[in-house]
Amino acid sequence: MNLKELAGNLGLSQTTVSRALNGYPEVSEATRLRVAEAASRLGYRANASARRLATGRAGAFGMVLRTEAYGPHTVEFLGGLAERLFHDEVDILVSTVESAEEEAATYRRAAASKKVDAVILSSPYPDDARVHLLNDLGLPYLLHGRSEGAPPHAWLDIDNTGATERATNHLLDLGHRRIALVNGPKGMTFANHREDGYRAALTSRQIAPARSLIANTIFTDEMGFRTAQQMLERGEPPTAFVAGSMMTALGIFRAIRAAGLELGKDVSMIAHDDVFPYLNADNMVPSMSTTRSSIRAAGTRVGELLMQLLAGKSPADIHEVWPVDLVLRESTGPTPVK
Amino acid sequence: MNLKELAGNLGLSQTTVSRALNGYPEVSEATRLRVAEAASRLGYRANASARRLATGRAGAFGMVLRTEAYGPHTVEFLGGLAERLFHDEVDILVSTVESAEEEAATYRRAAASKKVDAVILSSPYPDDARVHLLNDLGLPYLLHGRSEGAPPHAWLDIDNTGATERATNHLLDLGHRRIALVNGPKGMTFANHREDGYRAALTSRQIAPARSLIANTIFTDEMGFRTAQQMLERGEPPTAFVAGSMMTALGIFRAIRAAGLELGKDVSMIAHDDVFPYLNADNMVPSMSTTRSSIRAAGTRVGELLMQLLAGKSPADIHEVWPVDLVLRESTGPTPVK
DNA sequence: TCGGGATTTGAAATCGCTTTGGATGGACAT
DNA sequence: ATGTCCATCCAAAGCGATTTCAAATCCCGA
Repeated sequence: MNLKELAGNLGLSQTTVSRALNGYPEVSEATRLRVAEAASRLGYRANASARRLATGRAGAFGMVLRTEAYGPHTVEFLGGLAERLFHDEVDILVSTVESAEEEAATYRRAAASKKVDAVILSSPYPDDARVHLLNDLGLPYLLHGRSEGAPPHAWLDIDNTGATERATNHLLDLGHRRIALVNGPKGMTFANHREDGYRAALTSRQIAPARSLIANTIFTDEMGFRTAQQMLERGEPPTAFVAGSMMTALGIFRAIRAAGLELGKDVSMIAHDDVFPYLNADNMVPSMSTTRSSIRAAGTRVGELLMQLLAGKSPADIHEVWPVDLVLRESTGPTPVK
Repeated sequence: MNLKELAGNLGLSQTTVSRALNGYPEVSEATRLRVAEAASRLGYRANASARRLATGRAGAFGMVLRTEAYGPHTVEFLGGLAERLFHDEVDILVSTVESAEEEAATYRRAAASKKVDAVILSSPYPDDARVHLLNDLGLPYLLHGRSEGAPPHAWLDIDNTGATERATNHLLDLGHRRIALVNGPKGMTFANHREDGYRAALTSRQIAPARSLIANTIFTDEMGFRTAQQMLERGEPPTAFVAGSMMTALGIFRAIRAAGLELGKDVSMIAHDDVFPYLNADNMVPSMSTTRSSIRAAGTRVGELLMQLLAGKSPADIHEVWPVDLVLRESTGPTPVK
């Protein structure tokens, strides 16, 4: 069932049918209804490729997953994004790549073959090479995160600096002095921001951040465990942890237990919570204090902002920093008296 | 830069250039080289929509994620799939849905608008309604898993029954008699299969499976924790767990610790491991005995099988059961003597 | 009754590719 | 010299929508 058949069926021209279906004003309400009825009765839907060719719009956004960087966050983000895009019938194209070269090649392809109208970058670096590339290619894009050295671009980010600063400050208020930061991979903007916040809090109380209490790892249970275990074995172990993710937190938690310590009493922890449906800070035992910001909601908003970008809004006007909640639960307590 | 321009540039017809680029035999090697060189020099790539319209092939596979069912597995699977599809330039379209109705609508849309050449279903039920729908729609598809009551279809599955049976048998060999099965959601084919394997092992030793030792939950740390905690608090607690996923296992592990027990000594556990790069059974403490099967590899293979399906192979000839490794590590030990 | 503006409808061009059905020319055998 | 057969190449017809430009119809006041 294509447009021609449908039009023939109705005794109308393709033009009119197309207009009726796409909500153009120059078609009478009566025919619009007739067309809509026939279309749904006959199960007609415009052929996506034909429409794309004719309009020049791909009706799809792209997202490249780097094998070393994707994890549970990704699906959660995608979920939010897809939810927003569903009603506009915009598709999401995902590709995975193994290297920066492959990633660049993927963007070039996508741009040249006009497969997508825009792409989403996540976990950027300051002055991210991909931003430069996409600018050169003229392919619209939006960063989930920021790339501060790079040319102006649209982005949505959470206030990592503020969140980490508040978390650290809270631990300081509780009397903690040796606070560990188990951060994300070195060099990424968000990890820098978190370290900034951490340092700011300590420095404001004249505490020198100890190099040995700062770790950069990927966000996994395993790395959390290893990192925390090493820190706890050392001479001056931390009495509190600021964890970069809930995965990391689970590993740190195991290490604390393995060291014979009790979370919330001997050692405190505040973890960053991206709000996974299957990993609830409230239901942990003890429940976990967190800096919380839904990554799913971010995905939804990114979809919204991308629609605005394509509608003509300037990238320079698309900047959004989301505040982060600090939710105190049982995993944080005063420094134990020795 | 489109085909016409490129052809003009070369002093050739669009026909010849198109053929040269697509590897058709009726073009001389000399011109093929000349064309290839010019194309790469000028950065020409065929417009995806135009090609799709002309060929009638969408060059994309679809995958619908149900919000309640996706998790870390999904991305891992997608990663494998994308890797295989990259070189054939087949895209992956993902959509998320909140309900079965939305999912059905998505398939109908996709079929009518010819957005995808095939779709992938995961975590099916026996006699899955989606299989019927896709058959009716004439949209090719492949199941990751099986749907036993449904009409013939292409599928790739792992041997869940065998894996669980072996795991259970191993625990029985170690002397365990009260073995808990923390399974996936009730009703899904794979969960049924696992329960089958579990029951088979017990029954072969004249042990009646206790209803209280079988749980059906989603695969999350939290549910693992809750389930295990309840079981351990009861009168006759299990001495061993068969866990449906590594997430579940982490939660069970916490519950075991919380109960003051030691994994691998007081209580044993074998978990199913889909092989996440960020959750390594070897590196846990104690290391985790597992039934292992890479879900990423499955994704890759599914891509391969789908290509074959579209190449004309009959769905009835596309059935693959993967054996599952049983990897024994430190989390399994003999029943403690009371 | 007629003219003119507004409202509806259509014919045909267009998007950029693939592919069918020839054309062209050279090599080779007759 | 002529016909046959390849090897190459091309013009033009799709693919199924959108959109431009123009025509037909309707309504209403003069």
